[in-house]
Amino acid sequence: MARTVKGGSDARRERWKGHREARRAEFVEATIRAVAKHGPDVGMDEIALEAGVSKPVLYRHFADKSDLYLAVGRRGTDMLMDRLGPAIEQDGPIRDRIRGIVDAYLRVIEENPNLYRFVVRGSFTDRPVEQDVVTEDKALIAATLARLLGDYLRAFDMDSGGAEPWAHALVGMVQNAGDWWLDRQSMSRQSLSEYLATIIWHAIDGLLRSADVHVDPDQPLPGGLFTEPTLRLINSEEA
Amino acid sequence: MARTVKGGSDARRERWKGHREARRAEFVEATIRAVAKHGPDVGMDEIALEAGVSKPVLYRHFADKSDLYLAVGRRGTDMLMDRLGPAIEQDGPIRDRIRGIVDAYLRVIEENPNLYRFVVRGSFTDRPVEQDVVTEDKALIAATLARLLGDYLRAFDMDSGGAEPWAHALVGMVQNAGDWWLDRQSMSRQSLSEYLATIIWHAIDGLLRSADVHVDPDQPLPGGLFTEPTLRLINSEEA
DNA sequence: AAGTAACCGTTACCTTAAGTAACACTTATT
DNA sequence: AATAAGTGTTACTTAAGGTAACGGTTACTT
Repeated sequence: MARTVKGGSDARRERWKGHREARRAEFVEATIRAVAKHGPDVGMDEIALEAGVSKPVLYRHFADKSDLYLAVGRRGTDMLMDRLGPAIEQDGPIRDRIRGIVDAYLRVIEENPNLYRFVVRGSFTDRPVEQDVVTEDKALIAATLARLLGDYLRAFDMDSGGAEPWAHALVGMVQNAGDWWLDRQSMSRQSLSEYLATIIWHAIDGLLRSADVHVDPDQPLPGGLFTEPTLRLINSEEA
Repeated sequence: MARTVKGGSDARRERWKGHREARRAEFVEATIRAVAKHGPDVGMDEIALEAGVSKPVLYRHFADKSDLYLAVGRRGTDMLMDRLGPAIEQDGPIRDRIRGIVDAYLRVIEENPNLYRFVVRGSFTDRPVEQDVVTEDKALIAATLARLLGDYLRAFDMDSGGAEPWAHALVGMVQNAGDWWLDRQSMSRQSLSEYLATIIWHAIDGLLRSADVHVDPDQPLPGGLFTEPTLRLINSEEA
């Protein structure tokens, strides 16, 4: 009986699993190259050409344009998180760590300005909001920061209601300052990191002071705070 | 001689000046309605239909889609600046004024969420960056804040090099927190304003403290600072 | 060895939405 | 009366995303 089709684990079906992934990655790379060449408004034809295939091949691997762009975005996410993760987990004086995190972010966008602009500015009109990589990333980072801040505040018996808005505020702050800097690089990356770290530190310090907690910015934090597992990037469950 | 054509001030040419403006405004309104109805991906046909005309009429008043959207954006700019201007110029304790400015912004996006999302998210892929209303607005507000902050810092003989990045940081901060809040309104506008004002105040206060300047957040500023003409929104020269 | 499930790849087409051409009518100024 | 502005229409062109239909290759299954 030809019952092989239904449900059976035909090896022919599995055979390609890895390959498909590799191919997608290959097309994502091609897209990035195409964007570098033709600017952010590349067409699918040009991307296909750059990849050395014709359009339908592309469409076998990506449902549509946004799907491809989404993959490009995720690729950017990976690059970002690979840098941000370690920067967040690093120990040392709190002031330096803030600067380290900010600087890690700025380094990523400095090294990939085209990709960055493409992913951020190109954010797809047609996809539902939850499928927007930039929104996703910001939400992920903000959630991590919110948890961090919240724990921090609660450890000092302070109201932690502000943790979430503050986290989003911090994310927006760094992003927007980064955008501005990327467009007209009128100061060194180090200076900007320093300036941003300064203002962030003052904000945090101010919150603590208002509860009469005094922290030395140049000393590592006591009691394992800021180095707990919660500080790692919270895993978002994705399909 | 039929020399009336060239350069002469034929009244027939002037006759419509006002009318054209009115018509553009009318179409901008129609676009906003159409967006409310059909979501941010409206087509020109639908917009034309909503305006009660057919497409070519639209194209007599707007060079292309982005031109129309740009006009919609500027309309948003006006609404925003109308609120932000007075909020910035208001006097009173500095802490309250910060909250007032933030709250003015939040009120605008709260009252026009659809328009806001359309203008911000829809930001045109095809126009050059300088024609992006959102970027323009943010730059304008940031420039105003930068000048404000710079004057402030210089008045206390402090390094004012951070004024510009800080200004952009503040703008991004409020915008991003606002976006987050708009999507899931998990707290009252007042609470958010308060939280944001708190962190901003702490940031500023921290900067001043680091130069041994102590300011009472609940007292009006001395010496006319923060109420000078520079505080008004800087005029951007537009074509 | 034959069949087949997955892929590779192409050309030529469909569809949608932005934008335009060509045409006819209105109104107040010259 | 001529004309410069504007009003408006239908029917078209164009560009870009996306698809249909075709044929070939590889290696697992029977």
